[in-house]
Amino acid sequence: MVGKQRAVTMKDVADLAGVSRSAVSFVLNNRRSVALSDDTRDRVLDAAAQLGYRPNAGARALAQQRSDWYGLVTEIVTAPFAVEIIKGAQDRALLDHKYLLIASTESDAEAEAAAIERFLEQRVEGLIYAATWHRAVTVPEIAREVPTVLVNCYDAEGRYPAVVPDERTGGRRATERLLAAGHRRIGFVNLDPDIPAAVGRRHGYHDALRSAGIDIDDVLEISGHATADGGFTAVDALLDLADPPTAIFCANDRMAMGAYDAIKERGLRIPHDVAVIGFDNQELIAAYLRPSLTTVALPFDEMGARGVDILAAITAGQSTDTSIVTVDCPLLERSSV
Amino acid sequence: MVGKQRAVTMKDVADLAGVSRSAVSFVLNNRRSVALSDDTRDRVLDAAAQLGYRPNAGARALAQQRSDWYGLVTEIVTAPFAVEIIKGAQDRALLDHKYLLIASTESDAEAEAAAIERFLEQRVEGLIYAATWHRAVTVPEIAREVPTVLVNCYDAEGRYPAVVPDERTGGRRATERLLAAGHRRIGFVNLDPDIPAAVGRRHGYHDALRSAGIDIDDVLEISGHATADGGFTAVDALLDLADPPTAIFCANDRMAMGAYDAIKERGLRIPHDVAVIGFDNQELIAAYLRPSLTTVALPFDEMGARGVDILAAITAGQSTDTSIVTVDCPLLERSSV
DNA sequence: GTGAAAGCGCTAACAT
DNA sequence: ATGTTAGCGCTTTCAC
Repeated sequence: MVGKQRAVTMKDVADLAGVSRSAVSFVLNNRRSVALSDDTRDRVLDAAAQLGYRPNAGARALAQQRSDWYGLVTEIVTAPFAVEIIKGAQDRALLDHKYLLIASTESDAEAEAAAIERFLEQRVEGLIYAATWHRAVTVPEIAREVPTVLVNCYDAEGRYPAVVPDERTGGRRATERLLAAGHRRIGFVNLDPDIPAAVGRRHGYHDALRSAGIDIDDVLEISGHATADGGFTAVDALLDLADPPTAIFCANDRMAMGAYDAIKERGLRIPHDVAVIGFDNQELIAAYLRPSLTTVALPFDEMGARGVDILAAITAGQSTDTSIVTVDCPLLERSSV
Repeated sequence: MVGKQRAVTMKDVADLAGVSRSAVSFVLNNRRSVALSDDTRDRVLDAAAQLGYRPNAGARALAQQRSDWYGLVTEIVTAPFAVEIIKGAQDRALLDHKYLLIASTESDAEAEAAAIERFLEQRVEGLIYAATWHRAVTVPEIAREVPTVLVNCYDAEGRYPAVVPDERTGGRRATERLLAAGHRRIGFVNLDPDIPAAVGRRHGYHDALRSAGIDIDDVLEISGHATADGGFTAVDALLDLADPPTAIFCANDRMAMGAYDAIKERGLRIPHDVAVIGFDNQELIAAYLRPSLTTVALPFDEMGARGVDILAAITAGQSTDTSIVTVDCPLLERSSV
């Protein structure tokens, strides 16, 4: 690092250029409202370049009463999903020259409130409250002091706008892919049946079967622990059926990972003997399984971006409704169907 | 959100409490240098609470000429590893009441420089430049304007302090675990032999064998593409050997994932017939493989924390050396050995 | 067209 | 012990 010389300020630039500070401000911010001579303009620009002037964002924020920041609160930054939301939100925010302050809280209400408090002290212009799995959440009351949007979760009382994945269409899409491959007997390994993901994906599964004129057979539906072991056990049971499925829709990729083992241990081949489709598109699993896993992607980055869209609309005074926006879950074709 | 009433300022508190702004500042910041009567103190505190006063962090930073921020630049925020570094750094920074500004750049030099420029405009007190895989990097020159530390990477010319994993000890540890289980013929599936991870892990593998008095057999070492497929192919070759290994050390978990398939397809069992050990501890893989994978963890969170340690020391003027710090890679026992 | 001056909210040296 | 005051770096109105 170079020594800690006093930073160059706008005054230094003004002095060197032989103009007033306001002139410098106008030039540097391209304020067209005031007309300045090209000569002045050039002198200022030259002076700034020569001194290596760098604006002080904090001072500007103070003067403008506008921080250009949004705060993003999420549980466990280390969850693979949270990161995609962050990325999507960050890229979208950048378009508006807004930046993201990020706080990770281990889903501890107190830590969350503290993080939000800190954000408010930084005068963030809006708050994104993101969850790592789709569900109803309780947002700390303090969040109401600033525009807030929920991502991958929603307020049970509908007090905040929210962005969530379209689980149902995703479930339908997965099932339809299996149907398109000629399967008529399709097993479904679901998550804990109470969570929104399970409810939605199951609806989608039913939608697709119904559209295809296939009767729903309860025997083919089974819930398991949302892990590889859970998937293994569930699929093992499914394959033990008198009339076993020829294709299996696993409600998440981790369970699909277990499904692979159950299928392979019987000497069956994927997708030749049994086709498998997952949900979530957990890169690390889906892309590296052998064969690679066809799955439905959760649109985290897009949800993050949509969250910022909403925040931008609210702060611009264009929107104030708190409805829940749904984002499409695209199918990712790989080699397991 | 509640309406946009003008924020309460310190002056409001002072007026309500009937004291000067400086008195409020002293009370709220617990400045003991100036003695104030308990009465004043209480009045201020009451007034602040009553008005719901919230300090303006930006204004304070401006006045104090201290932002309390570090900037963290890293490629691809969506990489599973980057996130752990962020978490570790964030938690450590919080201890000093410092916060992290995070920028994700898709390892594009221009975007990196732009991100750093933004950080400098925010007057960050230090910079953490983190990589998602251990290697030599070229940091944008602009970073030299502020204390900078590299995490999970290093400057080829040693101009910046750096924190990297102790790959060698990690490799030794993995191999020793296999030796402890009684194996004498241990295969090694390495990464691209030129990268620091490969060099270090291989050294460790040799160290352990040598200490155990086992001759190094080149036939047992093989490099593969760092994917599940690469692991599959490599292990397949290893198992085809006339005198095949009874244990395999895979230089990363993704390759171990492929190794599992290669082993299982031959009807062999893990760890009974062939033991497997990985490296990286990619949760999603290692914990969910069947059997779960024993592996060596990359200490990302600790590296992040150490990075902040160094930054704190530099800004406190206590340190100025640019040596490379090495962090231990612990063994994580699961069920594959 | 240009520049003086009054803030933005807070801190801290200095007086009282 | 308490209050006054001069900044911190930048923006923006308004008079010239």
